[in-house]
Amino acid sequence: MSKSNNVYKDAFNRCLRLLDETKSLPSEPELGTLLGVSRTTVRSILARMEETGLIDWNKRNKTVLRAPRPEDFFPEEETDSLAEIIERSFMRRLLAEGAEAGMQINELELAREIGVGTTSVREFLIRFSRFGLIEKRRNSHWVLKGFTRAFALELTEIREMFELRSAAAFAALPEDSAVWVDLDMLEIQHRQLASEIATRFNEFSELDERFHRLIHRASHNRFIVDFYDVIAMIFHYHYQWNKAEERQRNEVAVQEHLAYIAALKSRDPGKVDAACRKHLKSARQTLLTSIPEGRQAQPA
Amino acid sequence: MSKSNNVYKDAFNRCLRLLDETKSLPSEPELGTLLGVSRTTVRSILARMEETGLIDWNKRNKTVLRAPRPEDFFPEEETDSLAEIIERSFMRRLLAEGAEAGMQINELELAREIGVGTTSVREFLIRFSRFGLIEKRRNSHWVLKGFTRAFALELTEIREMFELRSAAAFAALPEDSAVWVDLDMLEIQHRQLASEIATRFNEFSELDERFHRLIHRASHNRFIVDFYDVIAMIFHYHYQWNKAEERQRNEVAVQEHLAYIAALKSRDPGKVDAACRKHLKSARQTLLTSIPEGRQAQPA
DNA sequence: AAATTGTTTTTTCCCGATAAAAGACATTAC
DNA sequence: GTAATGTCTTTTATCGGGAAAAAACAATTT
Repeated sequence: MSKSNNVYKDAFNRCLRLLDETKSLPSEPELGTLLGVSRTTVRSILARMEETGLIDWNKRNKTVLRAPRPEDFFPEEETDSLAEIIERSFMRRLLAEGAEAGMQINELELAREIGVGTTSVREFLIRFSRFGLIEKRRNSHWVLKGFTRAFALELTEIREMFELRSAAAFAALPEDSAVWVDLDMLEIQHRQLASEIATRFNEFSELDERFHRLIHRASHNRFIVDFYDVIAMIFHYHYQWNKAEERQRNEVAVQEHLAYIAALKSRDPGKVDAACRKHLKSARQTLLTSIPEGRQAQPA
Repeated sequence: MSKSNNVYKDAFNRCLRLLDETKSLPSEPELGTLLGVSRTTVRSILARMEETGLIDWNKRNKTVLRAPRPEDFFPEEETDSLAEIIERSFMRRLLAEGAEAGMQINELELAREIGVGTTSVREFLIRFSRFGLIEKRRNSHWVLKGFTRAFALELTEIREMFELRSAAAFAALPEDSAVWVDLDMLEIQHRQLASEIATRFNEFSELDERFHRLIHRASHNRFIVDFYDVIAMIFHYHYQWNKAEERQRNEVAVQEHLAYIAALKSRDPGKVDAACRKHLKSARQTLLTSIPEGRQAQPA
C-alpha cells in the first residue's frame, strides 16, 4: 500500500469548490498552479470529475455539468498527509497522557500504534527534534525532554530576543516597503476581529501567527524566521490543549497587537520596543501559567 | 546487506587500544560503558579477540595474551557510520563543485552516487535541513540555498547575539561553579598550544569548539546550545576547504581566546563584552573573506 | 545479595520494491 | 510559434523485511 493518494484527494476536494464559481475550468497547467499540484494529479482529478458526471472533458473544453454534492467530496480524514497524522498522534500522546520528562520514545511502538511504517515515524521524529522537546540516543531510543517550565522559559527567552530585534528592523524599513501595506491589512483584520471578539475569538490564533511572521521576516535572517516554526508549533498545540480563558486572553492579545502595530507605524524605536516588550511579556505569562505544576524537569 | 556493523568495528578498534595498557579486561558491562556500546557488541568484540588469539576468554577471565598488531585493526573507513559517510560526500559536493544557490538536490541521484539506500539520504537531508542551507519543496525535490555571503552574515548575526548573552551569563556564575575549573583547564591548553603554535596550529579547531561550547552552556538554553551545532558544522567544513593563512589565523584566535578567558575570570561585564565582541568580529571577518565573490545569492 | 555471564527478545538501521506524484518530452491545437 | 494536451520517465513517499545492536530476562558466580 506504499503511498496514499492524499495529495490527489485533497486537491480534488479543493477543485470541487472551484466548480461552484465557474462554468468551465482553466487549462491543466493553470489548474496545477492554482491547486499547487502537478499536471499528473490535475489530470487524475479531471478524469474522476468526468467519470462522476461533474464535468464534460474534451481536450481544452472542461464544461461544468452540475454543482458538487456532499457525497462527491473525499472524507476529510483521507486528505491528511502521513506526516500530519503522525504529528497529531504524537502530540496527543505528549500532551494528554502523563508524558514525563525522561520517558523513552519507541519508534516501533509508535509506528504500530498509529498504524504506519517505521520509516515515516523515524523521519517525523528527526524533523520534530529541532523543536528541542526530544533527543536521540545514538543507536538507541529517543528521550522525551518534556514540555516543562524550563522549556517554556528557554523558548520565550529566544523568542523575545528575536522579536525585539525583528521589530526594530521592521520599524527601520523604508516608507515604500511592501510590508507597510501588509501591516495595514493586518491592522484592519485586527480591528474587525476586535469588534466581533465575542463570537470570533477562536480565529485569533491564525491572525496571531500571520502577524508575528510578518515581523520576523523583517529580520532577513533565516534562523530567526525558521525559529518561529518552533513557537507556532508550541502555540498551536498548546491552545488546542488549554482552552481556559481563551476568549479573555485573545481579547487582551488583540489589543496589544493593535498597540504594537501603532508603535510600528510611528516608527519610533522607543515606542516599538515598549509595545513589543509588553506583548511578549503577557504572551510569556499566558504560556507559563498554562503549564501544570506537576510537569517539572526531571533530573537526568 | 541491510546494516553495516561499523559500531562493532569501531568499538573493536578502540578496545584494541585498551589492550596495550592492561593485563586483563574488565567485566562486560564495564567495557560496555567504557566503549559506549551494548553488552551484545562487547561480547562480539571479545569473541573475535579470542578467535584471533589476542585474549584468553573464560567467563570472568579475560587475559591479554599479546599486544595488538596493525593487521588486527579494522580499516578506518569501515568504522564510519553511514550518516558520516553521507555527510562527507554531500559536503564535498557542496563546497568543491560549483554548487550554485537554487540548484536542485535529487535524493535518488545522491543515493546512487554515494552507493547507499534512499532512506538514509532522506534522513540525512532532513537532519541537515536545520542548518539552513537546504530547503524542501513538498512532494518534490530539495533546493540548495547555497553557502553564500548572506548565509554567513545571518549565521554570525545569531552567533554574536547568543555568544554575548552566554558570555555575560558565564561571568555571572557563582565562584564555586564547576565551569571555572573547566575554564582553567582550557586556559592551560590554550597556553600550551600558543607556545607550540608553529607545529600544532591545526589542533586549534578542536580547542576552539570546546571553548565556545563551554561558554554557550552557561546560557542554560537548549536553543542556544543547539545552535552551536550549526556553527561547528560550518567551521568544520569551512576549515577543511580553506587552508589559506590557517596558521596565522589560529595564532591570532588563540590570543583572542586568552584575552577572552582573562575577561571572563575578571567577571567584569564590560571587559567580557569587549573581549567577546573583539573575538567574534575577527571570526566573522575570517569567515567572510573566505567566501568566494562568485558565490552570491541567486534571485529565487 | 549484588554483580556477572548466558540466552532470548525487541528495537534500530538500512535496503529494495512499489504506488503516487512530479517532471520531461512529443504531439497537437489555436 | 506559443501554449495546450497526450505520453513516457524519473523521483518521491512509504512499506515490509532482515541484519546489527540494544535491551530484557534468566542463570550463575563470588
